[in-house]
Amino acid sequence: MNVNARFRCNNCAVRMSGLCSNISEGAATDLSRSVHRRRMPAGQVLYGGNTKTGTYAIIVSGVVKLVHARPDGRNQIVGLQFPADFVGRPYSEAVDLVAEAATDVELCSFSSRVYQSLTEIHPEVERAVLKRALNDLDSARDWMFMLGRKTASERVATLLLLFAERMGGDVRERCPESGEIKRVAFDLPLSRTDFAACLGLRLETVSRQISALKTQGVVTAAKTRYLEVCDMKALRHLSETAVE
Amino acid sequence: MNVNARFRCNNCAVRMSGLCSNISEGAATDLSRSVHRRRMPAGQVLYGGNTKTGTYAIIVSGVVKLVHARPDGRNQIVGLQFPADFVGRPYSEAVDLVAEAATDVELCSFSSRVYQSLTEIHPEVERAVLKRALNDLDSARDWMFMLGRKTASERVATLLLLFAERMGGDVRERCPESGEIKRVAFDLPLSRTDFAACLGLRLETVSRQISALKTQGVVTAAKTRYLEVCDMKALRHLSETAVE
DNA sequence: CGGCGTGTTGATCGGTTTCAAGGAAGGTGG
DNA sequence: CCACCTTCCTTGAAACCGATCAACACGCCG
Repeated sequence: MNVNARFRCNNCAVRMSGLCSNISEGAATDLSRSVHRRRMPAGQVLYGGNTKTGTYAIIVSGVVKLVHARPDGRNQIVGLQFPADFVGRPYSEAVDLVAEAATDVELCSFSSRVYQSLTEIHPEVERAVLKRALNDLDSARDWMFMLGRKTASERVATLLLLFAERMGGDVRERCPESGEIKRVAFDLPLSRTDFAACLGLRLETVSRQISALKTQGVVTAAKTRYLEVCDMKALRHLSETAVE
Repeated sequence: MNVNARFRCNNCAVRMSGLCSNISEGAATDLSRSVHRRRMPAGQVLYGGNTKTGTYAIIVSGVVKLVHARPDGRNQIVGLQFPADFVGRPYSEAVDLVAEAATDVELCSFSSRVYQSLTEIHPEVERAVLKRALNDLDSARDWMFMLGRKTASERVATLLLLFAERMGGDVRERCPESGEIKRVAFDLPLSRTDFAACLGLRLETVSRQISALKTQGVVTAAKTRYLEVCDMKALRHLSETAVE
């Protein structure tokens, strides 16, 4: 389909970590021929609601949120997908989930027909998707613990930690001995409202907890959407310890 | 290994709904040869903690709970597996989950080596496992909504509804017109403590909510562990509507 | 400048937790 | 068979955390 396909893939930001990195050379080549890049602005729906889930994608950049919304206005973000993650729901038509771009995103997308024929020819693709699904399941279950058992301050710390770890912003400082990252700065991919929707809280509570982290000196924030974690170790501790 | 293997499978309670029903005849035959039945009393750990996850199983009867426990004493049930469900975690060694028999259970179990060779020969097995994993993921996400957004009374109603639907107890009455089940009676597979661990609540709260359902006439209970839902429709309504 | 969306902060309210006491069911040994 | 124990469950009263209501600050754009 496109003779430059492989070449483009070799330059791809997620070539070494995406689904395409866990399958055979042959499968990756076949996939690369049927794939196309798409950009979407923040807020656009990838699937769910009215949109059919007829295509799948690998996220190249940006963050996608999976939202479970109810007619009565309640809604909960039940998953966040980062670069190299797979987006889509094979083997199910009716999903009452909405996948929405949380930030501007860049996708490497392909149709379900491509997926289907690819898995016929290369069974290991199905295995790679299974491994990702099982990891997503583990993450979902960690998140369930958070929603069921953690306090507001632990929740906010947990989410900030997730972003600090997965979005790899500018590293500002490392521990002299261990080499662990001590300070990182990065853009938050979510609004306060989305924060709250992730954490099962109200946005006011999120705002208060972030303010508390600032006064504790664990984070500083030049702008509301750009934040620096000053002490990753402290943040990690706060993410699993209720204050007493 | 056992000439009676296929015969035993034909008599199996989950032969038509388990993993083995979604794979080819050949794969099912191969699997049946390496499988063995196990019984476990309530409370026994299938894997997690110290026990390695070296075996997988299909539940034949009973309920298994997946528990996420922390050293500080907090714990949350992050999944319930019913008959025909798959138990185990392929492709990961270190899982900080404990799978424990919630009731006495009967398992059809097989080693990870069997799983591995089976999937080499019959790729469709991997697909069947993937489909189950994706369904588990959907359930986990529904549960996340519950933990993040539902009130205590909705949560209790949601869990009772789940049991009423999945455990198919004695049907007592159907709607004359629609034929829908109106009254069901069944044994609760969980203690009040486990109820609370599922729902992100305290056991006292669970107890109060069940009492409230009794005074509303939605359920009656002869014994604490045996319960009759008198009005499934009302229960369904309560499971997604906060009282005002 | 004024208006709008987004985020912060304060005050009060309410649902769930926590603490505490007592009740029901089941098992054991006298 | 009954007293006693243990475990699980129920109920009550008070405390607390996060929700709710409300006002205001900030940045952005026309």
